[in-house]
Amino acid sequence: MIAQFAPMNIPGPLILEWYAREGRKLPWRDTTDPYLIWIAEVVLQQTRIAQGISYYYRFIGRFPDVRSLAEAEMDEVLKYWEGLGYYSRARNLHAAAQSIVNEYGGEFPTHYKALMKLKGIGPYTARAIGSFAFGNATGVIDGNVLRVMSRVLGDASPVNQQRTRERFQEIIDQWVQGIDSRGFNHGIMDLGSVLCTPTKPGCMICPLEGICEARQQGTTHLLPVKEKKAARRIRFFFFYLIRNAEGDLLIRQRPPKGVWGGLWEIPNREVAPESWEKRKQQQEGVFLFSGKHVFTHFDMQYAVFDLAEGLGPLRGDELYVSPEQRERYAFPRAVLNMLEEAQVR
DNA sequence: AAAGCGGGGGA
DNA sequence: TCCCCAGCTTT
Repeated sequence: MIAQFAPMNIPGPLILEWYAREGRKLPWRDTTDPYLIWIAEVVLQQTRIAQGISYYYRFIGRFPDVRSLAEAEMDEVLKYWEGLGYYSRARNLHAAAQSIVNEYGGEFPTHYKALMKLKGIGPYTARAIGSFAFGNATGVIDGNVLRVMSRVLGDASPVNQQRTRERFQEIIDQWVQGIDSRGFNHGIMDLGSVLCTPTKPGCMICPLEGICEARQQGTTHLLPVKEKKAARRIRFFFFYLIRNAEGDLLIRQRPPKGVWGGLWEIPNREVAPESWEKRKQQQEGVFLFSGKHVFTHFDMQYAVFDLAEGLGPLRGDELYVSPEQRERYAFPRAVLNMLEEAQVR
């Protein structure tokens, strides 16, 4: 009862007004085609716009609609994802496209609860498609929105906890009631990306300054609160350049799950940290160079050796490829870097 | 709830 | 170095 009389800090109109004036123009905002919006949202999962935008254009150029994607070969889809990371996104896109064609007759479901049943579409992406393509009255929560909401609400709950996200979802769903959900959701994400940044936020020109709890309490720089994550460890690998008499390169495909799932690589093996230095001396072949590749959850220290001639029969997942044939296969960034540094043509 | 899953840019 | 990015899936 009392709550009805309490002053309500409603950000919706403030964000809509700011977005109309300052919002970014992005290619996937000019359409309500759920396919194009879906591709953009998946490309941008854990990926900055500047990094993903060229991939988006290339991808929809080759796969302009859900049927062309559903009918494509998995290897070609992965090739268009090469270098972008989190390769399960490409595999899930392919599987979901086939579900949409085969189970939904090529038409996207329109509600976020149905969208979330598709592979690779979680709480954020389902609501993003629901809002941007179909106008669902639901708020979307990504990393930007978590930061904005933590600060506007002055809420120090750890944002990596599920309870916090569920509570924020209820609140943002209230904020979006009765207004343009597309503009609101685009706007609050832009606000987080452009103004309400992790460091040095632009509070002086923020449309929410007047209703922001953190601004009022001087706690902006302390929010959002995140629980610490486990420390990364270092893992050690030997990689081998193996070429046959024709100079073709031996490559092999990785299993569909796990790191670099479904991508191609050159033969390699992990070695125990204790024996790294000693065995590097004792390796067969010619030592070429060493390097480091950084993952989210571990650092990979590697050494590359040249084994001029192959070592016996090929395994089932191995083959020799010429430079021209190699164009067809998708390789992880670390392997591309190794091939470049070794000047493999 | 926690861990696995890429790659790049900025402070 | 460390943190973060239009997160999702598996265990």
